[in-house]
Amino acid sequence: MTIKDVCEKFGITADTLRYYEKVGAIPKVARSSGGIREYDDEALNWVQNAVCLRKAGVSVEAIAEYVRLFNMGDETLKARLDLLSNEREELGKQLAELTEAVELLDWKISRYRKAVETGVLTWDKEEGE
Amino acid sequence: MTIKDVCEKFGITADTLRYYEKVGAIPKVARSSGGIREYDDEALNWVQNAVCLRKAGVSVEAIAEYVRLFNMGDETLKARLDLLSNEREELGKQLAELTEAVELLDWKISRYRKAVETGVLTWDKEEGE
DNA sequence: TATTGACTTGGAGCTAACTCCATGTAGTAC
DNA sequence: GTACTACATGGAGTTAGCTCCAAGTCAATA
Repeated sequence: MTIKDVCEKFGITADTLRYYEKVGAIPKVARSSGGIREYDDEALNWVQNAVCLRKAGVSVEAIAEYVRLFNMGDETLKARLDLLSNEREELGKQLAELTEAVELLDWKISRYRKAVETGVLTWDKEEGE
Repeated sequence: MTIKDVCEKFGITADTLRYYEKVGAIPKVARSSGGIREYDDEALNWVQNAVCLRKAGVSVEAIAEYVRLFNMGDETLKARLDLLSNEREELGKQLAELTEAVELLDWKISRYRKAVETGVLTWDKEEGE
């Protein structure tokens, strides 16, 4: 697979993909004789991993650290587990904050829907709701 | 309430709070005769709003736009509803991506726990799991 | 063989959201 | 009155994560 295919598959730019490789968020990608990147299934998995974690807000640095440990072999199993556990914990917090914001917005939106109907915006809880 | 109190209450810095005010993510805060910020309950609500939304990843610009519309009065009810609905939709997407990443991490973590026990890291689904 | 287009590289540039700093002032403690 | 502290301001600096650019290479096509 070429870099263009991978970009389309994951909805990111070629620059981003090269950037991830440069900073180690994905391992070095194999090149053709002409120096062109060739992504195989394993490479795609690494891209998938990076993209998924980035979308959730995990830092490029943390992802790169995981890749680095991975490349060091079995001695780093425990270190990788710790890293993943820490990131998981962060995502748990993030999930809670996101949920809180969603609740805030949903409540405001319900008020605004009523306000657009009635012309009056009120923040008081009403009877029967 | 002084700026310091508000910082402690919400776990942010005074610089951040002044920054939010400067860019309009919260309305102008009243000052004492000496020019010191005095946060009343309404001001606190605005801070709460900004902090909550920021933690969920809503941009300072979007928050400021909401404040701007709010200050323009009832003509902007519909515009505010639209803005909030858009942000709500974004948060919904973010929630889905976050959930996906959490699932990825949880699965990896389960593999790594096993690997740390057995010394062997495997990505295959096992029988009876 | 000349042109075209997709790729390569290193490095500069950009944006959002803070974060820090220099300088100044109001209010209190001695 | 002087020192100290907590605040004020405008503006510069920082960081993460891209994003863009110039210059060059390679393969395929006219």
